[in-house]
Amino acid sequence: MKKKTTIYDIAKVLGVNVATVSRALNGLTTVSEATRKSVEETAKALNYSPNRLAAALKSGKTYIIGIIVPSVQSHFFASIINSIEEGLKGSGYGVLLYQTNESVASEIKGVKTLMEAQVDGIIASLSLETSDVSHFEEIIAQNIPLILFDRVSTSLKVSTVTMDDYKAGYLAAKHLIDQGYKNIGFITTSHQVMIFTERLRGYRAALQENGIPVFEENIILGGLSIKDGRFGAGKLMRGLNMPDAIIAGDDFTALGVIKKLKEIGLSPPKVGVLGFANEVFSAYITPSLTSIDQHPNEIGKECAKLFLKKIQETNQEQMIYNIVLEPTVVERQSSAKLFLLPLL
Amino acid sequence: MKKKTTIYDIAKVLGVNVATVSRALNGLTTVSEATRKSVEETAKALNYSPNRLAAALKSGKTYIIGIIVPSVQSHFFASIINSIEEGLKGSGYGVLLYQTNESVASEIKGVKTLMEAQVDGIIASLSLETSDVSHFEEIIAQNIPLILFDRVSTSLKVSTVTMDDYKAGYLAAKHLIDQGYKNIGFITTSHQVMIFTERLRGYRAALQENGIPVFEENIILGGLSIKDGRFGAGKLMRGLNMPDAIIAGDDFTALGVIKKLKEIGLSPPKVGVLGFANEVFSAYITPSLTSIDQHPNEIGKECAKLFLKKIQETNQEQMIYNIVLEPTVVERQSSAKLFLLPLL
DNA sequence: TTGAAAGCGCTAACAT
DNA sequence: ATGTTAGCGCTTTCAA
Repeated sequence: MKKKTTIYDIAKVLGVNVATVSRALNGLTTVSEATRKSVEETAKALNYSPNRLAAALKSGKTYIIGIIVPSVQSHFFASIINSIEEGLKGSGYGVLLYQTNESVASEIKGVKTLMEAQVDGIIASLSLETSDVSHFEEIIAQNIPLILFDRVSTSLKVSTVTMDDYKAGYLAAKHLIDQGYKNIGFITTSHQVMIFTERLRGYRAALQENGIPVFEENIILGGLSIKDGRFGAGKLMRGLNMPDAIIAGDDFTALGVIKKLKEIGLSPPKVGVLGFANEVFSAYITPSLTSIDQHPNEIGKECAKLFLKKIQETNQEQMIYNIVLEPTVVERQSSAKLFLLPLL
Repeated sequence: MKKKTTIYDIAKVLGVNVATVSRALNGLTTVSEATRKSVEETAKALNYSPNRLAAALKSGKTYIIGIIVPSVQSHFFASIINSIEEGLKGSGYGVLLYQTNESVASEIKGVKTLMEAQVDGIIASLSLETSDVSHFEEIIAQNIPLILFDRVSTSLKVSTVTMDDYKAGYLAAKHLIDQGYKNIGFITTSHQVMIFTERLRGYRAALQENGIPVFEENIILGGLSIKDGRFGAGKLMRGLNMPDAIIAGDDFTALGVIKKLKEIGLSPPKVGVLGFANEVFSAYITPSLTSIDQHPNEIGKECAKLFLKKIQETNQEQMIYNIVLEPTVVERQSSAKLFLLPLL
């Protein structure tokens, strides 16, 4: 293995000082054009590659930003990561990724790891398990830009990028009501995560506003998965106040709901079904699934923009921004009750 | 912002030398139990967090491994990233992610970025555009462990983790033949990437072996997407030797194929359809899609294992490993011609 | 415009 | 078992 070229090698070849080489390489204006040229040529000739580590150690800036997400396997988070990277392109920032797999322990470890890696900022979305958020306090204390998105916490005074989840829940219920459904069940998670409680609040509001009773037994608090969807739907359809439409916490859960409904001969839109996240498959299953689009690409883009804005700030006036994006309903067959009317 | 605690602070408090603190913190055996205890306590008391950068600069090991993938938005790559991280858990290694979005330029940039970040190793899968792989030579020259997976290159002497793509193509065609299909079209990419050419080779072999003619006009070389699938299927079904089954380069393309076939009243399995990658949605569309499972989790796990093995090696005897995994057919409705027989 | 030199926080000889 | 010290490769004052 050949020894790596450093700025000392370049300096030696040219008979100049390392400082000059450093300045030339970093495009500082205090270097003569001739010097810069020769430095650049020599650098190329010697196959020089800068050691960012050394620069980071000295300057305190790593040009790496840490991202903490529950999982990259979800389309939602994958899209966000993608658009964060996209939004960072050209800024010189790279992305260090940490997955929590929905575990707080892992999340704490992630914060620690990223801090030790001296990242210049952290963009994170909380795990389902997370309620105590004190592990994020250290980031704030160190004055490192922290941006929370989607699953955020009110106990942290940080910048956030979120959906209007209240509105998402409201829109979901309102859409089903507008389609003519009269009794709407809700399958969501039992975890005390704000996005879910907010959706539920929006759902309740929409029902009340339209004079539709809220049956507490039709709100199923459990997990979110295909299996949970089947289970929840089964439970709802066996209940006393059998709903004629079901909102599921995510599209996978909705998939389970649809499976179950098909089995018992109530294939949507006979019983309406609506999910959250607008996964790729949702447009292609049968019946296609109506879903709330949470615009992950927008979220990612805003996170990147916000980060780039925050690192510009002087340490004194760390501003807190709370960006709220609007959800939209993507109407598909699973909630198209109106189409059924002529057949009744 | 309070100044960060360093080992000097700890040393000063305890009246010992920084080296001792360093040793204690790193669990070296040459420290007395008492010293270690007091160091650990003081570290905690001072809220000490190590600066990995400094350690890395000195030791030459960053404990960060770079991953280069076309996109995290594909379930296949997301699963691999997930299982690489999983496999690295407990080893102390973190993951620095770089997405190429299928562009060589981006890939070259990625290699450069990761090298400058002084990663301890790189795990990569080539972009579709990549044919010249010289940008990877530098990694090898620097003696940094490089592992290529799935989309690899024969011109690089590196360790690889791949599917047996020849077999994948073979199995795909064989499965359809076994189901009773007699004329099998193939929609794949025009890019000269080995996994695709190998699959095609396997496909040809299976056809020949079973005395089925290969119609060159039924092999469509274009892109891979839902749109390309629709387009390809349309073209195939308008051809002179209209196929009774279609293999699509991935599940998204297969989705497009199915859409098209439904439109013209030849919903699978009337015309058989088979995809690659076994995406999440494939089990849930109607008809459900038969697909070749490429076991991304296995691939990721093997990559992680291989990396951990390679960093153990002395620099002299850098071994090259080529791990080949076996694809499997996941049979679903889209290729279930046998079920149709009683109806004919 | 360039040079000299200190030092970022840590590790690893070497010395004791 | 612990201390001393020289860097790792770069940036950044300060001086010239």
